[in-house]
Amino acid sequence: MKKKNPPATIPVETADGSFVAHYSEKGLVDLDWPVKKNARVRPANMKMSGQVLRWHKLTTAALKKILAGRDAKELPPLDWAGKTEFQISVWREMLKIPAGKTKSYGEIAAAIGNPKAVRAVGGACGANPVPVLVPCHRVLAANGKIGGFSGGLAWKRTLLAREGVKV
DNA sequence: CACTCGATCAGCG
DNA sequence: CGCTGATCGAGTG
Repeated sequence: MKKKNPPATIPVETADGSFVAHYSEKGLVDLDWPVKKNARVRPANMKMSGQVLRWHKLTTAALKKILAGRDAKELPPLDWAGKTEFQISVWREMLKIPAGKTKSYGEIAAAIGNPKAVRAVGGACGANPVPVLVPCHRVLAANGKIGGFSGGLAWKRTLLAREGVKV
Protein backbone atom coordinates (compact mmCIF):
# COMPACT_ATOMS: atom_id res chain seq x y z
CA MET A 1 0.00 0.00 0.00
CA LYS A 2 2.27 2.60 -1.16
CA LYS A 3 0.25 5.65 -0.84
CA LYS A 4 2.33 7.75 -3.07
CA ASN A 5 1.72 11.19 -1.79
CA PRO A 6 1.64 13.48 -4.72
CA PRO A 7 4.66 15.50 -3.80
CA ALA A 8 3.98 19.18 -3.60
CA THR A 9 6.21 20.93 -6.05
CA ILE A 10 6.98 24.55 -5.39
CA PRO A 11 9.56 26.83 -6.99
CA VAL A 12 11.97 28.72 -4.78
CA GLU A 13 12.89 32.04 -6.25
CA THR A 14 16.41 33.19 -5.55
CA ALA A 15 18.85 35.56 -7.16
CA ASP A 16 20.46 32.54 -8.72
CA GLY A 17 17.37 31.17 -10.34
CA SER A 18 14.36 29.13 -9.46
CA PHE A 19 15.12 26.07 -7.47
CA VAL A 20 12.40 23.48 -7.24
CA ALA A 21 11.36 22.03 -3.92
CA HIS A 22 9.35 18.85 -3.45
CA TYR A 23 7.53 18.23 -0.23
CA SER A 24 5.84 15.19 1.21
CA GLU A 25 3.69 15.02 4.29
CA LYS A 26 6.80 14.67 6.36
CA GLY A 27 8.96 17.42 5.05
CA LEU A 28 11.27 18.45 2.28
CA VAL A 29 12.03 15.48 0.08
CA ASP A 30 13.96 16.91 -2.78
CA LEU A 31 15.46 20.13 -4.02
CA ASP A 32 16.40 20.64 -7.64
CA TRP A 33 18.84 23.07 -9.12
CA PRO A 34 17.42 25.93 -11.14
CA VAL A 35 16.28 24.54 -14.43
CA LYS A 36 17.35 26.29 -17.54
CA LYS A 37 14.82 28.88 -18.39
CA ASN A 38 11.11 29.01 -18.09
CA ALA A 39 11.12 26.30 -15.54
CA ARG A 40 7.52 26.98 -15.15
CA VAL A 41 6.55 24.80 -12.27
CA ARG A 42 2.95 24.55 -11.46
CA PRO A 43 2.41 25.04 -7.76
CA ALA A 44 -0.27 22.44 -8.21
CA ASN A 45 -3.19 22.84 -5.92
CA MET A 46 -2.04 24.88 -3.04
CA LYS A 47 -4.69 23.22 -1.07
CA MET A 48 -2.06 21.49 0.92
CA SER A 49 -1.72 22.13 4.58
CA GLY A 50 -0.36 25.44 5.63
CA GLN A 51 2.40 23.40 7.12
CA VAL A 52 3.94 22.87 3.75
CA LEU A 53 3.87 26.57 3.13
CA ARG A 54 5.57 27.10 6.43
CA TRP A 55 8.28 24.65 5.49
CA HIS A 56 8.63 26.31 2.17
CA LYS A 57 9.21 29.58 3.88
CA LEU A 58 12.02 28.04 5.89
CA THR A 59 13.45 26.45 2.80
CA THR A 60 13.48 29.72 0.96
CA ALA A 61 15.08 31.61 3.80
CA ALA A 62 17.69 28.94 4.38
CA LEU A 63 18.50 28.62 0.72
CA LYS A 64 19.01 32.33 0.29
CA LYS A 65 21.25 32.53 3.31
CA ILE A 66 23.45 29.74 2.15
CA LEU A 67 23.59 31.12 -1.35
CA ALA A 68 24.81 34.31 0.22
CA GLY A 69 27.57 32.44 1.99
CA ARG A 70 26.06 32.34 5.45
CA ASP A 71 24.69 29.62 7.66
CA ALA A 72 21.00 28.92 7.59
CA LYS A 73 19.35 29.73 10.85
CA GLU A 74 16.81 27.00 10.59
CA LEU A 75 16.06 24.26 8.12
CA PRO A 76 12.73 22.71 7.27
CA PRO A 77 12.25 19.08 8.29
CA LEU A 78 13.83 16.77 5.78
CA ASP A 79 12.08 13.63 4.65
CA TRP A 80 14.71 11.09 3.77
CA ALA A 81 12.36 8.19 3.37
CA GLY A 82 13.72 5.51 1.13
CA LYS A 83 17.31 6.35 1.82
CA THR A 84 19.76 4.10 3.61
CA GLU A 85 21.04 4.68 7.09
CA PHE A 86 24.52 5.09 5.82
CA GLN A 87 23.58 7.91 3.51
CA ILE A 88 21.59 9.66 6.17
CA SER A 89 24.53 9.46 8.53
CA VAL A 90 26.71 11.08 5.95
CA TRP A 91 24.24 13.86 5.28
CA ARG A 92 23.66 14.54 8.92
CA GLU A 93 27.36 14.82 9.35
CA MET A 94 27.60 17.30 6.53
CA LEU A 95 24.91 19.43 8.08
CA LYS A 96 27.32 20.13 10.89
CA ILE A 97 29.82 21.84 8.65
CA PRO A 98 29.57 25.60 9.19
CA ALA A 99 29.76 28.07 6.35
CA GLY A 100 33.27 28.96 5.37
CA LYS A 101 34.66 25.63 6.48
CA THR A 102 35.32 22.48 4.55
CA LYS A 103 35.86 18.84 5.26
CA SER A 104 37.33 16.05 3.23
CA TYR A 105 35.51 12.88 2.30
CA GLY A 106 37.86 11.03 4.55
CA GLU A 107 36.97 13.18 7.54
CA ILE A 108 33.30 12.58 7.00
CA ALA A 109 33.95 8.87 6.80
CA ALA A 110 35.87 8.95 10.05
CA ALA A 111 33.19 11.02 11.73
CA ILE A 112 30.53 8.44 11.08
CA GLY A 113 32.72 5.63 12.28
CA ASN A 114 33.89 4.16 8.98
CA PRO A 115 37.26 5.73 8.28
CA LYS A 116 37.72 3.56 5.25
CA ALA A 117 34.38 4.19 3.65
CA VAL A 118 35.65 7.25 1.86
CA ARG A 119 34.47 6.08 -1.52
CA ALA A 120 31.11 5.25 -0.13
CA VAL A 121 30.88 8.72 1.35
CA GLY A 122 31.48 10.17 -2.05
CA GLY A 123 28.66 8.06 -3.35
CA ALA A 124 26.34 9.26 -0.63
CA CYS A 125 27.13 12.85 -1.46
CA GLY A 126 26.20 12.31 -5.04
CA ALA A 127 22.94 10.81 -3.91
CA ASN A 128 22.11 13.80 -1.77
CA PRO A 129 18.62 14.91 -2.81
CA VAL A 130 18.86 18.24 -1.08
CA PRO A 131 21.95 20.07 -2.28
CA VAL A 132 22.94 23.44 -0.82
CA LEU A 133 20.89 22.93 2.32
CA VAL A 134 22.95 19.84 2.99
CA PRO A 135 26.31 21.45 2.27
CA CYS A 136 27.73 18.81 0.02
CA HIS A 137 29.67 21.60 -1.64
CA ARG A 138 31.77 22.06 1.49
CA VAL A 139 33.24 18.63 1.10
CA LEU A 140 36.52 18.63 -0.75
CA ALA A 141 39.07 15.96 -1.51
CA ALA A 142 41.76 15.37 1.11
CA ASN A 143 44.50 17.18 -0.73
CA GLY A 144 42.41 20.29 -1.18
CA LYS A 145 41.23 19.40 -4.62
CA ILE A 146 37.69 20.39 -5.38
CA GLY A 147 36.49 16.95 -6.30
CA GLY A 148 33.21 16.69 -8.13
CA PHE A 149 29.70 17.95 -7.79
CA SER A 150 26.40 16.70 -9.10
CA GLY A 151 24.81 20.05 -9.74
CA GLY A 152 27.67 21.13 -11.91
CA LEU A 153 31.11 21.98 -10.67
CA ALA A 154 30.51 25.65 -11.35
CA TRP A 155 28.06 25.77 -8.47
CA LYS A 156 30.49 24.25 -6.07
CA ARG A 157 33.09 26.83 -6.87
CA THR A 158 30.69 29.72 -6.70
CA LEU A 159 29.27 28.66 -3.37
CA LEU A 160 32.67 28.13 -1.84
CA ALA A 161 33.86 31.47 -3.13
CA ARG A 162 30.90 33.21 -1.49
CA GLU A 163 31.75 31.58 1.78
CA GLY A 164 35.28 32.81 1.51
CA VAL A 165 36.83 29.43 0.88
CA LYS A 166 39.75 29.28 -1.46
CA VAL A 167 40.59 26.29 -3.51
C1' DC B 1 24.23 -13.76 -5.37
C1' DA B 2 28.33 -11.89 -8.16
C1' DC B 3 30.20 -8.03 -10.42
C1' DT B 4 31.07 -3.10 -11.48
C1' DC B 5 31.62 1.62 -10.53
C1' DG B 6 32.38 5.92 -7.89
C1' DA B 7 32.32 13.44 -6.09
C1' DT B 8 38.60 8.89 -2.46
C1' DC B 9 43.13 8.19 -0.28
C1' DA B 10 47.82 7.02 0.65
C1' DG B 11 51.91 4.94 -0.97
C1' DC B 12 55.62 4.28 -4.39
C1' DG B 13 58.76 5.05 -8.33
C1' DC C 1 53.51 14.00 -11.02
C1' DG C 2 51.14 9.71 -12.53
C1' DC C 3 49.72 4.88 -11.53
C1' DT C 4 47.99 1.16 -8.35
C1' DG C 5 45.80 -1.18 -4.66
C1' DA C 6 42.67 -1.04 -0.80
C1' DT C 7 37.95 -0.54 0.73
C1' DC C 8 32.72 0.37 1.37
C1' DG C 9 28.09 1.01 -0.19
C1' DA C 10 24.71 0.94 -3.94
C1' DG C 11 22.92 -0.37 -8.43
C1' DT C 12 22.25 -3.90 -12.01
C1' DG C 13 21.36 -8.50 -14.17
